[in-house]
Amino acid sequence: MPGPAEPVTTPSTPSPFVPGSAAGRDLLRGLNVAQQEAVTTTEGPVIVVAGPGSGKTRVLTNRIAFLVQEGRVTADGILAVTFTNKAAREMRGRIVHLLGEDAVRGLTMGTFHALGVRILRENPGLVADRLGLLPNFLIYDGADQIDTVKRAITAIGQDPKQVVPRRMLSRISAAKSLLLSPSEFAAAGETYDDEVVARVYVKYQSLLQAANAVDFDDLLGLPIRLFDEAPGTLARYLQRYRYILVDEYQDTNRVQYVLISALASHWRNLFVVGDPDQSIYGWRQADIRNILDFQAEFPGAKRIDLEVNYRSTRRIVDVADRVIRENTQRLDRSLRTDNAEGEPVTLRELADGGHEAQFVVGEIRRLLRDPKLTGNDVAVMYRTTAQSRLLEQEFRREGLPYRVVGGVRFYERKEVKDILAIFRLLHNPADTISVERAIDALPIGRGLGPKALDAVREWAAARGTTLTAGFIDLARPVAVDSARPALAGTGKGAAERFGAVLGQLMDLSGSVSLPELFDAIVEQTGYRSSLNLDSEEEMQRWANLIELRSDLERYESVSPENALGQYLENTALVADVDSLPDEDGGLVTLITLHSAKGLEYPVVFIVGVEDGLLPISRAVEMEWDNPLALEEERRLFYVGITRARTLLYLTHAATRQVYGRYQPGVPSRFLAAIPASDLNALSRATRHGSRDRDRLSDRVRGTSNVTPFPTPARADPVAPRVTYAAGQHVFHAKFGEGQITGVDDRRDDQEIVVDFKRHGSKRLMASFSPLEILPPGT
DNA sequence: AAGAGATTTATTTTT
DNA sequence: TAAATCTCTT
Repeated sequence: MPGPAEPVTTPSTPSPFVPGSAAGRDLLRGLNVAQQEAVTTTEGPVIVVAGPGSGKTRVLTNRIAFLVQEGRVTADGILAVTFTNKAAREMRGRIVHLLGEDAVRGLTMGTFHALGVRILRENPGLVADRLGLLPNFLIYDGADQIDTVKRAITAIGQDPKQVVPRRMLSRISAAKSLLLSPSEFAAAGETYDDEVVARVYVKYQSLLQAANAVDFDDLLGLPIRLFDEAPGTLARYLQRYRYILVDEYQDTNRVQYVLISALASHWRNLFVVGDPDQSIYGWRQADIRNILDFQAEFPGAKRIDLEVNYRSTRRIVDVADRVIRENTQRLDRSLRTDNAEGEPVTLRELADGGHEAQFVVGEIRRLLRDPKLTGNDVAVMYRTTAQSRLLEQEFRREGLPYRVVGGVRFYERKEVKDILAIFRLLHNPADTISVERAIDALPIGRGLGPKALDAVREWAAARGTTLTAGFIDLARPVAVDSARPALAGTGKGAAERFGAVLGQLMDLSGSVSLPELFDAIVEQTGYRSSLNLDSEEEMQRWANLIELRSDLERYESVSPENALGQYLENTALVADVDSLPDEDGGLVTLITLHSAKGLEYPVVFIVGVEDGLLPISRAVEMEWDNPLALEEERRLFYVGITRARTLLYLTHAATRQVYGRYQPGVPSRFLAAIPASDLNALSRATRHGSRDRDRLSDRVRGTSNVTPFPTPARADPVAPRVTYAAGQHVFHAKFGEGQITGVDDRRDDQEIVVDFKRHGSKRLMASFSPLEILPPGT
């Protein structure tokens, strides 16, 4: 069994890009000609089209180091934009390693959104004055946005059940990505639907404004507005950032383009790296034209292609290339590698999702017997977050340690959001959403129903205070004025209790440390005592909150009045991948294909390679009017394939449960492009896929040349797990078609009885039999 | 206002 | 299937 791929050293060709300093020359060591050119072409716009595994991160880091080393600029004159915070952290680390801590000081490196907040935070006066945002503004995450949209829909007199909030939000987000204000959007609307969206958008924006909050899109759009309203601001940034670098440029959208080209407009030293074939965020308005039209937008721009893959085996590169070649929307470019051929890609069909999970876990078990390999080296990737459930179950059942990346972020877990709601309203009392959340979710809100809430809301509005302040004042022994809200009975007591707690916590915040504030919150809201510690689920919740608390301890060095704001900012902008440590106790990574972008693993499993899942059914349905949707799905598959260094497994299931119903699973159409010679297949896909001669001949050779695993099964007691079930139709290399009539589970294997059409009933050991599962009804 | 019980709805992907 | 939402009762 091959271990992780050996690091590949590039042949060092004499370079035409010889820098002045010896140190600068060091930064070019081990780079190929194209990479060197990318590092040393410091002036003017440059676009680097970088295939997967072509060393673009190295190019980016070495280029930044090179700029500083050659004395073109000090680090504070450089702006580098990455796709995730994790990527930013890692690149910074590598540059520190190259140049030392001092030389890197002042370097601006982070995501677009982090850059946006930074600009807004650096100009509190103008932001308040021109944009109407107070310095304690909050960043709303996805769930907050949905809540806000729902309220907006209700507010304009529509029913959130008919006007789907999700869809409204994505329309609004799309509008913002095109820099359309609510009024501009309204003016451009054509259909009745557009009109509804426009009205929701208007309301949504005013709710955000009232809550002194911004959403993710605003973080990009507002800096641009700030530049428009106060041109001096832009001038300061123009002066500061002489060199700008952008990673993952294929996934930028219109606003990001506008923002970055504004910032680059003076020096024009804009260096972007991307790969149109890895553009997978079209649904987030990423515009592939940004990369395709770069040279037209920035005349004189130089294009450099990185086409040599140093990451994967030749077979993996070949499979990836065959798959992506089916797309029409792409730059003409190839991907090649000098790496070893490697093992064939394993393609496996399993009976259903459960068996798929068993196969994956069993196979990982087997691979991990190689001491050179640890769980860290293995990733299981899937299209939808829901697919992780079955896998997790199986990992747990088998006691194999894992971690899940993508899907619900830590800070979006219910219990975390519930407690954070208090933190948030303490920091920004205008955040009505958080007040309501706290009332709904925490014990302190018991007895405080919609009626009482409305009464306090009206009272606060009449007095011109926030809802939060309303509650707090309500609980004060001496009424601020004689008019009291129309409260009675249960509601009255509950509202006063709630207000009293908020008041006490408000007094604490800003004077005590965050962990202390946390303790006070879980105590006084009654959350702590409401936990049933016998329930495993609630224990897990509490464990998450303890994690949150230890998070807070990191802010103890920050002054109490700033700590809360800083903390909340960090919770808003971290992605799940950001907290992914490189080495962590041998945990296998379960990750969505989207989150896997930019990562690499020696061993990769891609599960659910089925029509309806990959490509996702939505894209398949859209096919007739938007074939491009399918191309994005194919790119997603391509991204997954190219994450693998040494071993790649693709699996799909014959049947899969969707909404609790079994549905037949059809092998992904994308598989048809993969030549059989690169495959080690036990799957229908190779038969139905294509009429290609190569693949047909493979079919004629039958399944006898096919082994279920790269290593012999007989020496392996773990290999085949329960895979077959009575009633399934199977195909045997020697005996032909038949139906399973009986299954006996053995320790690590199955003994099955098959009634063959032509050879009658046979008793077989599953692991030794070249069997293929046929679709039901064959 | 809260909880039990019925029902209905949903799966892309994320900063 | 499981989570979210609705309805009805107390």
